[in-house]
Amino acid sequence: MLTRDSGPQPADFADVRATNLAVVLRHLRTDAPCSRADIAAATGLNKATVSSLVTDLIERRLVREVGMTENRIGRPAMMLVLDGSPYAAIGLEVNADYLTAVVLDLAGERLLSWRRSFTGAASSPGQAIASLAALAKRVLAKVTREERRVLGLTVGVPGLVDADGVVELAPNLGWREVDLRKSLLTALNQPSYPLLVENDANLAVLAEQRFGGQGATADLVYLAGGAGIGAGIICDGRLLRGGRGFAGEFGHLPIDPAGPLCGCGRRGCLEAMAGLGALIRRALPETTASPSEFGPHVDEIHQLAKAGDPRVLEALAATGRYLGQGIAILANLLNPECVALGGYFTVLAPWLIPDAERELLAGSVAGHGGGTRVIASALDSSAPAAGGAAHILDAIDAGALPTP
Amino acid sequence: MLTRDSGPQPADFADVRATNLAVVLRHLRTDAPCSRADIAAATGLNKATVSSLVTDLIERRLVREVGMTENRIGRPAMMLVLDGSPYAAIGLEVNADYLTAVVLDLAGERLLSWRRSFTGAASSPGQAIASLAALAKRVLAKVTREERRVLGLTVGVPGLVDADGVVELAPNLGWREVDLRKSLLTALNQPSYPLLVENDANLAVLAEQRFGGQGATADLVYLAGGAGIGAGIICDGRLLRGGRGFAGEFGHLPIDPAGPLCGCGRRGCLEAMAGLGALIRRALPETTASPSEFGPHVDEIHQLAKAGDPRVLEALAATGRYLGQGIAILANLLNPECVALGGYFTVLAPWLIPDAERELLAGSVAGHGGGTRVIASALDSSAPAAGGAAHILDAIDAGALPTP
DNA sequence: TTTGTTTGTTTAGAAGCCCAACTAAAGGCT
DNA sequence: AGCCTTTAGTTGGGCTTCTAAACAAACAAA
Repeated sequence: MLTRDSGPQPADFADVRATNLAVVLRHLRTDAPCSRADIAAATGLNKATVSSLVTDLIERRLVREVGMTENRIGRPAMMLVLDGSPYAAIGLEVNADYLTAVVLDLAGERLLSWRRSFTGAASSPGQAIASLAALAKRVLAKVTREERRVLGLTVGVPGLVDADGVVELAPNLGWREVDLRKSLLTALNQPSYPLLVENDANLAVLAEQRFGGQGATADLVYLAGGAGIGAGIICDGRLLRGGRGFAGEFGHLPIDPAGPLCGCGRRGCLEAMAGLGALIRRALPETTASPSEFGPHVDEIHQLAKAGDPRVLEALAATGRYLGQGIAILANLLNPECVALGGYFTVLAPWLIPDAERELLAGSVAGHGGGTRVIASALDSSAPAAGGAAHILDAIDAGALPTP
Repeated sequence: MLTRDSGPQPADFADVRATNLAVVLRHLRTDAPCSRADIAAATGLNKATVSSLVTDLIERRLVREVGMTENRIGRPAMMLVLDGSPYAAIGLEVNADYLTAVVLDLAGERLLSWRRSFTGAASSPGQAIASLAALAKRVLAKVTREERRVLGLTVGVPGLVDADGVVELAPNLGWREVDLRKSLLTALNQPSYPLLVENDANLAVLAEQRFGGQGATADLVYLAGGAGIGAGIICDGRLLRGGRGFAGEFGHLPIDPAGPLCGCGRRGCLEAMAGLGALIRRALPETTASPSEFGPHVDEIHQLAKAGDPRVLEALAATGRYLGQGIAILANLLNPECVALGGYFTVLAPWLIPDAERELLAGSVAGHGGGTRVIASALDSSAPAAGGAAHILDAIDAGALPTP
């Protein structure tokens, strides 16, 4: 069956071809290097069909032959791999205090990983977009110098992004109703490659799915710990966006009606209880935490935790408990297989997970937390940008091959 | 494009054919009666292809010609409709106090709607399964007498159901680890049609999507109000089941840590605050509510609300507020377009919705509640069984046509 | 050298789509 | 009445692309 949910779109031979090209490409992504015969055996496609498909992919420079096997009975096989070299997928991220850029080749190898500091909260949207466009241009220039074709560019933003790439609301950037996609299209001179804008946690979960080592987890959540706490949610293998693209606002789950005031105006939101601001206040009460200095404070907490400082350990345990209460809500509603603690939570995860898991087990209706595991993300702060690039690769893997 | 997420499955001509047959079938479901030319124009398929597909569908007795148009310029068109008569899709539901059965024909017309009282909570799983199998056999006998072919049978259960049709936990039935699918397969003599077991709220949301008049809402939640409160969730057009099929446990969202004790052992779960038991206690404090007598109590509350009884109105308003808090959590995490109040909530919805919407607006991060609307379900208590039958039709619409 | 194994290509066949031309069956106009 | 216009549906040919089966190529083992 070709499609069980393609809506009203009829199919023709071109669709068969595109589907099968994508099947071969995906097989090579996961099992390279392998021969045409291997692909035929693994996919069920006819050997002749595989030969035809591989010829096509080689002509499009998506696949490359890398030499023969030796010392085996029978005719030696010509091994195939994805050919990353002629293409590049670009991911960018705007955040309150930095911009990041990641470029992947077709095979998923990281070609570039830049991070530059940036005063997002202090800038106007126009200034921020200019900085972002400047970074994009530097990246594009480097990619072009290497004679790579750009497959697409995705920008992650810490806020609500609608389906047209308009940032409805990004509190930490001070943005509201910013048409980021349109502005960037203009700044980059109406490029021919796809340019997308997405929520940063949504992109991070794509990166976690592709690079996080959780295998082919079809139901995965990434929690982006920072001043706020965003969630990127993958259900049944697909990113969950909701009707208007505003899904995943994990940080505003109500945890304690008598809790501290949250930036959104309510009391006791999860991020007011378990966000970095609250953690720093609890762990380092002498410090006055400002969002632009989270990094050093997290390092300090990390060091003190390793040294066994009791106040820090208790602060982390409390944060883990609140997080666990939020994760229990996720588990009851979405029953994910895995929740990855990302952002600033990643390095602190060893001290957060035990208490979070305890709350999860206590708070979930299904036994054993419905099978939900809590883990530390395998990624660093480049996750959203890497996910942006991975998002482009996902489209390729799904069959949207670049035209030859 | 045939499929963007069909996994590793390659495609061939049979898939193209199946896809296009399904496209024609779906068009006829929504736009019948219409002519071959209409279908070609609407779907983009070639006229010749549509003729061939329609011939095929008529041979399979899925489609019927119903006569010519008249009084129009040009050659009269032969109008086509879905031919419901040779097929039947069966949905059953087990609940604490009743069993229901619904049979739909291929066109979605209701052929049968049975309800019989039943003491689920008082019976052992074996007795309950025997009653259910007896009902199924009566339904099957009737369908067979009408010379209809059974397309499939789906059973709804108020509890956690895993992917293999094992009921892990159904508190209101007193079930734990009951392999309902296997038992029914045996009782029905290993039938050749598909037999599925699903959570009742999951089936109800399928019914709401198909029959509820919300059009093609791709992000929809159905809240099944009873002793507990289950949620059936459709995201991006697909049922959300989670990693082990345990998603949608809306009733155990924590609302008030100091609230009343819930059946699950915690305090202040949404269903302990806003379930029917709590509503009846607040609205009719003289009564001692037992789950098997919810129906009459709801009727009484409904009458008193219409009469303007202040205590009942306040009880309903409180229930609406708690529900709204839960819906706000849904809106922040999933951003559905629409939340339908079902089960016993349906008739009370006019008194619940205003307060629920107020809480939703107050509790959602995105403006205007992220666009989420709260409505009364258009369906009655047969919704899960109807959804079970609709689930079979969904598979047909997706291309799994019955073999000729 | 012969035999067996494995790889990948070639050739023929079939399925099923699209296009274009055709037939069919009406209403409208002179 | 006769012809034109309009719309519906069929027919035949061409095209793409899958499959199956035969075949050629390259090597190891005997």
